[in-house]
Amino acid sequence: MDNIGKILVVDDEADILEFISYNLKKEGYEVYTALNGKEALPIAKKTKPDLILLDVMMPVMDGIETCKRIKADSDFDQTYVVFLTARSEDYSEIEGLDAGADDYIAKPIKPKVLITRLNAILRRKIKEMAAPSIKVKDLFIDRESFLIYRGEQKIALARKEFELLFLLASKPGKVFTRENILEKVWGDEVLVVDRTIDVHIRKIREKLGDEYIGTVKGVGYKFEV
Amino acid sequence: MDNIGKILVVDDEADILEFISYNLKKEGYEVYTALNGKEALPIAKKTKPDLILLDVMMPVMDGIETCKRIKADSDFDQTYVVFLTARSEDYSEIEGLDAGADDYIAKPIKPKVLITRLNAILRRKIKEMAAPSIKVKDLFIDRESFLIYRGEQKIALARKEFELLFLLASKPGKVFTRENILEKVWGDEVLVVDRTIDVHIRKIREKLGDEYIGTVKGVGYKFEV
DNA sequence: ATTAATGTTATCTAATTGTTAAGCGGGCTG
DNA sequence: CAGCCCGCTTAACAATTAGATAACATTAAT
Repeated sequence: MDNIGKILVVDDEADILEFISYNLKKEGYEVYTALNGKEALPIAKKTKPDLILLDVMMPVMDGIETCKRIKADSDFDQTYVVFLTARSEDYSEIEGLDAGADDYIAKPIKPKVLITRLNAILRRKIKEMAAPSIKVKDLFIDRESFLIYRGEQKIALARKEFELLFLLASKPGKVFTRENILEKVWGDEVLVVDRTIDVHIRKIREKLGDEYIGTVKGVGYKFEV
Repeated sequence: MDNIGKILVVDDEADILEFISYNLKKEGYEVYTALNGKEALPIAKKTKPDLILLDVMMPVMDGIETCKRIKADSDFDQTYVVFLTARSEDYSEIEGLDAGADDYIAKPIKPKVLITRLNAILRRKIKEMAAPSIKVKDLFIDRESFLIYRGEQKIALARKEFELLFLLASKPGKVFTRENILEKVWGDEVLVVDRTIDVHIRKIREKLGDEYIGTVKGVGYKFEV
């Protein structure tokens, strides 16, 4: 299991803390914990987590206050904050998002849901931080503009087409299985038939030519080198 | 039949334990047993099994708790956990998978089903852990790209051909019987005549030359060293 | 020399992928 | 708000190719 990121979990109930911590570790995350906001800040400073999971209702320093302080600190520009809120207190949802939280998850927590959401959030983050452009063969694949440059020629791809090409081009020569592609381009909550990929491949080939994407029958697709 | 792996079986009913144990040993597995979770942990620590077969309902320490402890221990990152669950208690199926189990098998246990499932699981494991590429003689056999490199030359094999060559090359000099090959390349649900292998061998030789794969008449094939 | 095992070729089928077209829904513009 | 455009998905059909088998040829062992 690959190490995808660091997460700081903050909750005043020790058993919930352990429960979440256990599930995240299982998933391959590096997990830190704190029992309240006051405790959390210095830990966050030191460990620079990718994401902070923050209970709203806490003694000493509640989640909203903590979130505001975190968001005010430029050290944490790259840090996502996700609130844990009891289902009833939906008001805090709004207030929380006002405080700068990037998302929220309702208690009671189901491991599958938790993992799925966090994976999605962090995948988004990783994507944002990923190299903004790739140069392969005669192509310049540019995230900034979502355009493919071939010499002077500019070629526009639709978002999914772009993401798919970007993925393949990120490791030229490597074969990506359909499973692989669905997971990385579509995400966990995949609700598409894998044949959809074929159609996107077709459109990319139509726009760029057949020489870039190769088929490995029974396995998947790859960027030809 | 070659020794494919170590399995720890945990169940509180001695006769079930013996029944499973007997069937697994017959299949060539190295089998350890324990009567409950508490007993199982130290044994697991010592023997480092490839797979743990865990009854859910047990006194002293039940399967779910045991599973959680196992999964929390980084010593067992490479260990699969499979639950044994009574058919009625399907709820535990979900809970069990939440606890980190990799699969589950419903009681009552049929030996054939058990063996088939475990073989499948362990084969998957072995494949995942397998080196992604092999260098032998003047060949570089690369799973990433599904290509064979000979110097600058790239040679493409069909999937089955590739898998077959990969298998032989994974242990140069070792003779693989047809049985062996069918099991590893085709899987358990083999519904092919073993002469099919000959044809694939032929195609590989055609593409790479005759010097790589040797025939041991009456036994099988091997990668020549 | 006889026989069993393997090599080789050709053919068929089933699985996989390519391709086209149609439907749906969101967002934008007038 | 209506109407249109566009991106995404799926379904349906076509094309392709990997894979399986049978049939016949050849080889090696006793």
